[in-house]
Amino acid sequence: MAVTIKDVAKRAGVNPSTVSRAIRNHATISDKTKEKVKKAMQELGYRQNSAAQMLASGKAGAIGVIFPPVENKSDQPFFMKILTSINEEARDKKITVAIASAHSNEALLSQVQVMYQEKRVDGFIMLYTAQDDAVRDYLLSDKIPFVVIGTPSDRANEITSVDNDNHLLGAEAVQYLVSLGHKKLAFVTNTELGEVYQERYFGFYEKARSLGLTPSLVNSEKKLTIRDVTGLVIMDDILAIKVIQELSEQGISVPDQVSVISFNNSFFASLIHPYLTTFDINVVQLGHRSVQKLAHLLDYPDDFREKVTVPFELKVRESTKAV
Amino acid sequence: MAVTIKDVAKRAGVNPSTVSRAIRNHATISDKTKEKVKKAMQELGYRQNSAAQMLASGKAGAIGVIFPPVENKSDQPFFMKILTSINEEARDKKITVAIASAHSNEALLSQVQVMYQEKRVDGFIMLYTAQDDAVRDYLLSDKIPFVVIGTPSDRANEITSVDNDNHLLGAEAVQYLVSLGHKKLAFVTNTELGEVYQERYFGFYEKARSLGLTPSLVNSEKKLTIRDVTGLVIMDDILAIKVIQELSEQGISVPDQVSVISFNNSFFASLIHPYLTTFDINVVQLGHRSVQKLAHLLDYPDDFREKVTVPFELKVRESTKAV
DNA sequence: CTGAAAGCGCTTACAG
DNA sequence: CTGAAAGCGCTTACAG
Repeated sequence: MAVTIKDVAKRAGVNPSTVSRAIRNHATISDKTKEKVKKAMQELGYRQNSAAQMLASGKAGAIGVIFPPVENKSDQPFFMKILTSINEEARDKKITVAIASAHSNEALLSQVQVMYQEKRVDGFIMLYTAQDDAVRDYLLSDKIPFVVIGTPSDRANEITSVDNDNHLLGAEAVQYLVSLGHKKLAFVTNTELGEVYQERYFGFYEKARSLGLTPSLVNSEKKLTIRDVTGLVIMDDILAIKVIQELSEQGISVPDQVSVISFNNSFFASLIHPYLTTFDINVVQLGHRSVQKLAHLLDYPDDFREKVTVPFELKVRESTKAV
Repeated sequence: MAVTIKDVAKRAGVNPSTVSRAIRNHATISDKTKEKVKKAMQELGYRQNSAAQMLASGKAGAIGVIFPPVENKSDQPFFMKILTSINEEARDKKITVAIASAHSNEALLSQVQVMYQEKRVDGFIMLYTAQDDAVRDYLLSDKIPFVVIGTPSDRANEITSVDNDNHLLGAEAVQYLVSLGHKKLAFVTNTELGEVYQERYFGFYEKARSLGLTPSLVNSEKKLTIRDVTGLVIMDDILAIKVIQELSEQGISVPDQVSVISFNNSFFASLIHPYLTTFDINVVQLGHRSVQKLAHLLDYPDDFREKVTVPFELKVRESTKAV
């Protein structure tokens, strides 16, 4: 039999309720008693029974991390990285992390519902955003605490979110290329959907225009033609690698003829030469902050929703060069 | 207030204990009663309270997935993939998946201990193997049910494990290259540690010798010189990409002058040309089988430990060519 | 500042 | 085949 709060109480010569209060560091318990209890706990090797605690308190002490309902999560190092940093922060707060992940929207929704209704978790961190997402709508309509990592495409004022400033990211990319002397710039993307694209591209576009340039937009799904452009801002590292290879096949060398700057600073950035000049989006902070925000929401469910912005950092490597 | 087993009992006109038995599909409950209970449950939207169930039954209904105590988990698509497939199978079995992940051995061990001692999980799946690993030793000495994905380097007979046949994998790589007419083969690795390397290399070596060849071993940490070799077997996709790039810088073209075959069939295999000929190690099956094995162990803790082997499949792409 | 008691929502011998 | 009761190990008003 595991040692319970009763055993500790007996050993410390107090009532079980006092032990409970001492453990939770109640202000009303005297320091002397807390000491006695702590000592007894250590001597007996006491450990809370989470089930009992959950049942009595109505709190799970756990949060769920919701992955996007897509097949290829493993292609993006982002997900493992963010999961690791979420887990790190959660551990410090004595919160357990559980996983919700499925291939379809329906399966994902049902998993999230079950987790919550069975009281296995107190709230969620969503790792994706999507228009009219059923999971998000469920969380919202049932007033379940959650935070999203990323920028909600709608109902943003009802949602607490943690993200980089993607607009600024786009602008800073322009800034850096211009500082290297580049004047003909293009933004390369393989998708024109989503907040991330929107923000990064508009940041890029507006900054370039404000500097008197006439930037262009290239969709990499079509044949890649860059004419006299010398500075490329590319949606993410993976796409950057592919674009660099395609340019190389066209006899165009990066960075000698064209400079490339991308986003994420993932593992791909230092996989093959030229190593990428890319923005580190600070995934560790994204994870930590999201846990902090969720923990806060759990304690104060009626607080205002808010948007948290995490700083980024440019990593200069081999894919950019002054003209 | 959420609806409880009592509410269901009242509605169905039976005792709460009967509802409990009906839910768990006890053989002693009549079909008629089960029907009544099921109907009442649906009408009321009943959902089990996991905390109460855990407390009363002593079972957590959850398993922990233990990640290796390293920084760069996110570089390997394997981890996200295996986590997804574990979660998939667990969901089907109504098991929740929780995460244990840390940067140091000590932190990881303590997280695992807390999870188990607080009864948050019933057992674990370890995603790595290492000699004299403290986590594994703890699980073993406290007789905690667990399965490892991979091949234990020692105490293998005390551990249930799920893995590919790495020895066969090495041999099959030789087989395929030889079938294309290659006779001068080399095995390329960046580590000479670990079961995976050992098995794959010995499989490679023995097969090559048995075919009358004199294979060589190349450590990619040193300068890459392959002389007259035309067939390369490379430890994993990432290393293969790097080696191909290095060869290309030396003016050696893959697959025209040298064929390359690697392992894992990760995202990297189809990232840039030449796309890799590589073995798919069937991560989905690895995940599913490990959950099945663990679930079995949970029910029959005294069953023999065993090793489960999951089949693999060769994916032929662009990096290999007949001589 | 602390104790005694009720209760959280299940499961599971025990009885019949 | 089903019911009544005890108990799992905590938390938290309520009292003092």
